[in-house]
Amino acid sequence: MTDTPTSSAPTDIRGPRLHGVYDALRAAVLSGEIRPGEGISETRVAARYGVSRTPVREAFRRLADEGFLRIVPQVGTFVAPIQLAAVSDSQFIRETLECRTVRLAAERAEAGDVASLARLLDSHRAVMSPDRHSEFFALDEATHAELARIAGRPAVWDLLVAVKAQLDRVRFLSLHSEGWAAKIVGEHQSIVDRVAARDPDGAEEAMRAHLRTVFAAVDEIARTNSHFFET
Amino acid sequence: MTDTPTSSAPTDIRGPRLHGVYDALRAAVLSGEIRPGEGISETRVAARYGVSRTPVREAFRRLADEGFLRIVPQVGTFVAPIQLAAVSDSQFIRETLECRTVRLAAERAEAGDVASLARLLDSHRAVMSPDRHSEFFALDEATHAELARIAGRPAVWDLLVAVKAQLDRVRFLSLHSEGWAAKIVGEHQSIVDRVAARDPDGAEEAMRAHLRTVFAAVDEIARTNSHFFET
DNA sequence: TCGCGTCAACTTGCATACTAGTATGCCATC
DNA sequence: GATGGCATACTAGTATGCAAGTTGACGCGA
Repeated sequence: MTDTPTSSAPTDIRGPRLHGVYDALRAAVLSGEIRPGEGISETRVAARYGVSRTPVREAFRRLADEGFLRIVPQVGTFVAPIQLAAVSDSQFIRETLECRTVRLAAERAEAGDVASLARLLDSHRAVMSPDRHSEFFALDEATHAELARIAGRPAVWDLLVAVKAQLDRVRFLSLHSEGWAAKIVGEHQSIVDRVAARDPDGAEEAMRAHLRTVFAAVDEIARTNSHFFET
Repeated sequence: MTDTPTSSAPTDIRGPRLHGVYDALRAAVLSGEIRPGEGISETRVAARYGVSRTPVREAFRRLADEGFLRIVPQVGTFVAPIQLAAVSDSQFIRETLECRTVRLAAERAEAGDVASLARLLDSHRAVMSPDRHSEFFALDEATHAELARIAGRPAVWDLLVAVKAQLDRVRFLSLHSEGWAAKIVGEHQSIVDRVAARDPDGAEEAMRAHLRTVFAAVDEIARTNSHFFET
């Protein structure tokens, strides 16, 4: 995967056709609109989006690098099954890195940083209704990104975004239960509290508890959707 | 041409033309044969390797994703300067993940694992002479990979291989001093000893000390070759 | 009915032609 | 001599045609 911590996407401003196809396909795979195992072809996708095969090809290659597609030469390109091993590895890497960064955040946080986190929490609480799921998701990510920034390691979150990809595919398989949003925001609150209190140990423990919640949900979803997975 | 420290693409079995160009360019950038800031063009590279622009283009895109090239649309493609921030982030990520995996390795190691590590150390000692630098480098990597495997997280090393890329560029800038090889092997020995003793704390500490040695060398090289870098 | 060989219809990999945007250097003009 | 405008020679982005390979269906024969 193929992503270096810093110089990845931000400085990349390549063709608009490529980005259109790439974004559309990525969303389609992530949301489950195209299901694991399903075959797609450069020609068909090109025709559908009204572009030639070349930008489609590049989009395919990038998505294959991210683990979303599997390109078999002379045969076809298929949506990759979600690999349980990859999900487990993502969890391990995420927990390891985020527990360390949140410690640093707790050690380094200044007043402005705490205020910024508080603002994010307020915004998060405002979009807890089920019909604003995508906004909720975006603010979830933003909170974790902000913690990495405060820790002085924004690139770590950039890396995690790539690493998390397989994990996010699982998350999209199922809408969450009733109290889910409240639980997430509450756990974020605990983390922010510990960061504001400059308590690295507490912050790490709160982050670990939070991630365990997320991972447990992922495992549950994986069990009930085993046909999408590959051992 | 020197060795590429990392075997590149994990699960990719695409055309031989693409791989030839990709491997050659990667090695050329890593070894400093093509220097940061230097411009290369799809057309010229295609002509030089006797292929068309298409496989060159894919190789460029992949190398750009890895942080080796910078593609500026309608202008040109250039060897990316080594970004000090990226090097620092690589170090942080590597230390965080490897200290955790070596703990796990120490907890999980079985007799066969320890024997395997011992074999690697013996091989390593056998190639300490300066003229076998590339073999030494390869065994260094193999030892770290083996520790990740013993920890039950081989994928973590796969990730680190990608993350380390910018760090390896720095390493290639300079041959190491006289006692370097002995020092590295000695530190590896300490790590393996602690793993063999099922001492997670000691193993983590030994790994941390080892990485600090490596990072110090990187910093030293970075200081004395600042013209290759970008702040 | 089963097995095997043939072939047609796909697929992606590669080569090449064309488009459009950018940097540069020359030349006319002031 | 300095400067503005333009021609030109690059660049990467895109489109498309061809080649090589695989798959699977179809039909023939046992």
